[in-house]
Order: sequence, then C-alpha cells, then structure tokens
Amino acid sequence: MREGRGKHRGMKDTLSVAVEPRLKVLLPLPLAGAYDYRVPRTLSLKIGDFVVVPLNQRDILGVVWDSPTEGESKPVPDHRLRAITAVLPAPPMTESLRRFVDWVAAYTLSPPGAVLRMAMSVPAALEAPTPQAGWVLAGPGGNRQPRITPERQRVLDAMRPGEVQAGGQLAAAARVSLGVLRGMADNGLIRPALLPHPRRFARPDPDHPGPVLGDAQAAAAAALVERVAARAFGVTLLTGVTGSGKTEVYLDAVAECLRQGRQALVLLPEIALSAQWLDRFRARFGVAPALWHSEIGSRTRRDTWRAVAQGEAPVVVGARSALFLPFPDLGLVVVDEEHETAFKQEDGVVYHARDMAVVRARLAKAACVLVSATPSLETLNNAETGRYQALHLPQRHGGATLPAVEMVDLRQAPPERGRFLSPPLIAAVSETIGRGEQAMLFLNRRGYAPLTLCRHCGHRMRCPNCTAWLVEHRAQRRLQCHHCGHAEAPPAECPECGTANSLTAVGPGVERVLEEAIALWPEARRVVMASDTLPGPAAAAAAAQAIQDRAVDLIIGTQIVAKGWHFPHLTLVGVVDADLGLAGGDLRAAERTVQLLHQVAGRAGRAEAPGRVLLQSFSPEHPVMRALVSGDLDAFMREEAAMRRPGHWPPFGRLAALIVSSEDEREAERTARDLGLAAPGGEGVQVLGPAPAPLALLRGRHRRRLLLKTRRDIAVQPVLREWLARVEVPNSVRVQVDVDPVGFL
DNA sequence: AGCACGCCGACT
DNA sequence: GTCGGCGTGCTC
Repeated sequence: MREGRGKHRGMKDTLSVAVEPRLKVLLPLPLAGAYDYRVPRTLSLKIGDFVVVPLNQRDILGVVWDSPTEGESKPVPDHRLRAITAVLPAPPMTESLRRFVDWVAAYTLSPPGAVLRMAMSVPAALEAPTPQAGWVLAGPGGNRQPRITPERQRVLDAMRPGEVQAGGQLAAAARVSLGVLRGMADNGLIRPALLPHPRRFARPDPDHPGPVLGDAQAAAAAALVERVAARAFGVTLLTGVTGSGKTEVYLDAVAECLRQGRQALVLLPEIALSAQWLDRFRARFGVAPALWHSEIGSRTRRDTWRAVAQGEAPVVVGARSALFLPFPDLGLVVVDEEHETAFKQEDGVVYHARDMAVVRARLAKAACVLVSATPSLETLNNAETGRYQALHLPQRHGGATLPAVEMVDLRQAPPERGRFLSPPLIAAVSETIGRGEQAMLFLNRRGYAPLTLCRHCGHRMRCPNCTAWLVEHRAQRRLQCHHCGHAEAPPAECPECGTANSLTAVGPGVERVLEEAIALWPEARRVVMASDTLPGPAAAAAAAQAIQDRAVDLIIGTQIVAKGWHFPHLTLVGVVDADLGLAGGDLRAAERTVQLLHQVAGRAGRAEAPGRVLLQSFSPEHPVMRALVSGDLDAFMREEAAMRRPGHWPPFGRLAALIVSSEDEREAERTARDLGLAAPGGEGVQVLGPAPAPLALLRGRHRRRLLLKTRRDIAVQPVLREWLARVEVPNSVRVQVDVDPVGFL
C-alpha cells in the first residue's frame, strides 16, 4: 500500500488495466470482515442488496456492504475474485440497520458477520413469497355463450369484478365443488389470477378508544408524544411504581408513532410470558401487534420478517432479537422492564439489548423509552447526568396503595425442623385465604431441593460437567443440573459410601414449598408457576387466567411470577428466602435483589384491597431489607451509587470480562496466565485476575476469568483488541469477551 | 458456519 | 488393502 501510491508505476497500472467492478459482501459467518466479489454485467446492484455468492464449494447469502473496513491489509487480487451469483427479491438492508450491525460488532468485539447473522435469521423471508393462485371474473369478450347452470350462477354471484378470490374460499361461498370452477375457467367465464398477498398485521388504530389516563399519566404521555413527534433521537426514562400505569402511558407514544406513519418496537424481557401485556395492547388499539421471539413458528416468522421489511407491521413486540428486524422506518423503541437481566444475551454475540436498543434508536433517528419501576443504576445515572430525559408517575393509578412490607426474622420465628415457612407467614396465609383472597409464596429456586447430601458420609451429589450441585426434581424423580441439562435418577444408596437410604434433601425449592403448603392448607387450590411447570406461553397464560378468575387460592412461584402480571385478588406475598440473591461476590447482587423483591411485592394489592408482603430473612437489618420495608428505593440506589463511584465501578467506570475456557484445565490455566502477564495497565486501566470462574467447570469446560476495569472516559474496546493481539491462544482454548458484564459466573 | 483435506482404527 | 472417524484450516 505504501510503495507506489501516487507514483508513476502505480498510476499507470490503475489506468492501463481495466479495473473489474467489485463490491464488498458481508456474509453471515464469523469471518474477520466483508469479502470482495466481482459484479457480473448482468446484475445491477446497490448497497444493502441481499445477494447469493459462491464461497468455497457452496452458495451462501450475504449483503452488499459499505463499511469502511478498517485496517484492511492488502486487497484481494482481481484474479481471485468470484462473481456474485444473484440478487434476492427482498427490500435491501437499510443504512440504519447496516450501521447498527457494524456498531454492535465493534462494541462487542464480535466478527461483523456474526452480528449480521442475527439480522438475517430468516433466510426464507428473502425469497419471493410464493404467490397464491385464485380466480377472477373474466369480464366481457369472447363470443362464446357458455351455459349458466345454477351452480355457475352462484359462483358468479359470489364474485365481484376485479376481485381475486382463493378457490377454496370461493367454492365454499358458492356451495360448489372446485370442479365447477375449473369448468367455468375452461369456458372462459373466470380466469386464474394471483391473489394479492394478504396483509398479515392489521394497522392498530391510534385513536381507538382506550383506557382513560389519570392526570399524571396524561402529562407523562404528552411529554412522550412530543418526543416521538420530534422525529429525532432522544432517550426518556419512564418510572413509576407497579400499577401506576406506565404501559398505558407508553402506548400513547406508540399511538403517536403510528400517526407519524413510522414503526414502533416494544422489547419485553420474557415475551413468552406476555399474554396479559397483549390484552392491554388490544384494549388500547383494537388489534394485536406482530410478535417476535424464539418460539414463533417458521411460517409466521417468515411472514413477520417480510411484513416488517415492507413496513406492513406497524408495531412489533418482541424479545431482544427483534432489535435486528429490518424496520424501514423505525420511529420508536420501548424497552419495558429495562432493569431486567434477561436483556443480556450471554451466548454467541454477547450484548445487552437495552443498551443496543438505545443505539438502534439513535441510528434510526427514533425516540427511545426505557421503562421500569426499579430502574438499573446505569439508567438512573444517565437520567441524573441529563443524557436521558426522566418522567415519573408518582402513585398507583386508581387510588390503590402500595403494599405494606414487613420482615419476618427467621432467628426469632424459625420454621419447624425441616420446614421453610415460619409461623407468622403461615398465619398470614391462613388468614388471607380464609378471607377468600389470594396468597403467593415466592421462592426463586426451581425443583424440590437444591442439594442432596449423604447423612452417613457427607457426600454431596454434584454435576459431572459443572461446578454445581444437582437439584432434585421429585415430581420427575430426577436429579438435574440447571447449567448443562445433565440429569440422573436419584440413586438408592450413596455413590460414595454405599449406605442405603442415606441421601437426604437439603434446602427448599418451589416443589418442596408446595409439599409444605399441601400439608398446611389441604383445601386450598394451588398453582405452581415456574419455567419447568409452565412449558410455553400458552401454559403461562392459562395459569394467569385461572388466577384472575379466582380459580386459585395459593400461588407458589419462582421469578416468573415477578413479571408484570396483574392479579387483582392477590393480597399477600410471602418471600420464603429473601436472602437468596445476596450470597456471592456479585457487584450487582444487592441491586438485583431489591429489584426482584420489589417487583414480586408489587404483585400484592390492587384497587379494592390493600396488599401485605412478608419477607423471611436471617438478616433483616441488611440495607436491602431496610430499603424494601421503607419503600425508599431511591435512597438505596443513591447509597449503592456512592459505594460504586470511588472504585470506578459501573456505571462510573467500564468493565469487560474475558472468560478463558477449555476442556483441558491446564491449557485454560496457561492461557489465562499468559493473558494476565500481557495485561494492559496505566492510568485508569486495571486488570483483575486471572481467577477460576465461580462456575469453574461448565459443560465440561474449565473456566478462568479476567476482568478489565477502566475509567469511564476510556473505551475498553481498543484496550481489549491490543491485549488479545499480544497473546497466542491455542486452538483448544476459547477466549470469550463480555463487554459490560452483568453476571460474574 | 460448512466443507475439504489429512492422517489413524475396524471391516470386506 | 479400503471406508470413515473427526481434528485443522480456509473461504473474496
């Protein structure tokens, strides 16, 4: 590149040799960058087009790309170029989405192709949809006078000039067989025609009469509407306690987006559990939105992707992967429950959907709204520094009060031996269901017992592939690993000492709480809500419906009960183990516990009946418990911020984790040590580790962690890139980069 | 991500 | 002697 640039020889070469037209094509593969291809004269191409190109022995799909591929060494010589095979009949990928793919790749240190793969997750949607054939009136002309039988007359009556109808539908309407239609076609009465592709998603009516907003809601809604009407990027944080009507407020912003003729995207953390959310959407707009999540079937998936690309899906509600849908004109991105850790994608391209939603909105010149009753410290900090506008709904809508939160000190009021519900909690539940109201017992642990122990020798049943105990699922008579899926039958005798009937369950899971509840309240109608007892959205929706219909007295659940459900008859929530999330050295353990328990507490008490929350804890004096009892979460978050600020912990500094893993422990150890020796340093840059990861063994891979911490004004990506380039990583070792880690396992 | 090439065990 | 196991490496 350096020699010959601008010199005679170089100039002469470029002038005399016919330069082949070449384009960059990004492929949905984890390659370092876009590849160059020759453009055949027969194709006219533009940037963003989806194309078929040869690679090795096969044909694959890609996108004509225009990234200024940084640091490209030497261009591939002309004679090695291969030609683009074809263009696909799909709308080209927008500039905004291409820049998003580039941005996410650069931020997460992922190959751009790996990110592109998420934006082309439905290859079938790129092919022209197979048009459906139907029939249309042939109109006048032709001098034949075919006989009009009564059947034929009924068909003619069912048709209107110019309107194409599907054969099956038409035959049914005219009460004739398909043969009659064929005969009419032979006689020139009707002729085949292509059906216009059906509009799959009805346009939500922004002016459909929805719920009436209170004053505070109306004011917040007006502010959001103004942001959307500005048709420019901006982030707003919308806060307010459970039941303050945040959803209805941001649905007004969605309505404004529709009036602007732009598309809106709403991200939910657990789209599979969103049946009640969809009811509220329907109440506001009269129709259902387009849905996007991993459980959508392939046909719907293809139709939805295409509808989004053609601007025919005005509103999409989805999980984090919906960020990569091809919206041609995105005007609003809402992230509901923005504090939820479910927004963090942990495998493949590691990204935080809440943060990427802000970027997606910026690149699309769209408004962005982050919504939560318990915002993350990151988001609160951005609101405080003025990067985000803040809107707050001060109280529960409709005059309902917040539930009273009380501690149960397990040292003062312990449960019976081998039981997990304390006398005060038992009394409260009895009282509540005695009054004909509903109670909930919350324990964020699936299964019967988290640990199985030999009473004779102390042996603990552990996963062969992971650093984890096997969790007993008594209903299925299995011991399961919650990390890798390993399962085995509970052995009759201790595998270590051989003693029979010596294995005993230690600690509670929801199944064990259920067992206790059956013994205490045999008459109560119960439901267990856990991810393994509610397989899929339909089951979750059915359970929620049963609760709403008062067909249930007692709900026993894991964290899925915390998610935005509206249970109007629920007045008591008992948290079986409030200390559960606080163990371990996680930076955000306290923050997360406050958020989760506050969300759970928010399920109790609505308009008619005030709610009560009991937290069972061994350390009621812990700041987390104090915050929950006082309800002053703002003060708690201020203290949390004050603790993180001096050490430059997020959000006052930046973090990136390196996870070194290998099936060979020594190789993992050696690479981790090499990385530690090559660690960057200097002003505002610090490396912690290497250390064995808390999950030192996961799915049979030995894991070591290193943590890079920098001041907020130092970007971690260049530091990471230079660091990784200095260390040789053997093939058997994987180094995963996690920028802005949220968990520390 | 695929798909080929390459170098070591159980088969007709 | 071959068929085929999956380790390693390349793809404009």
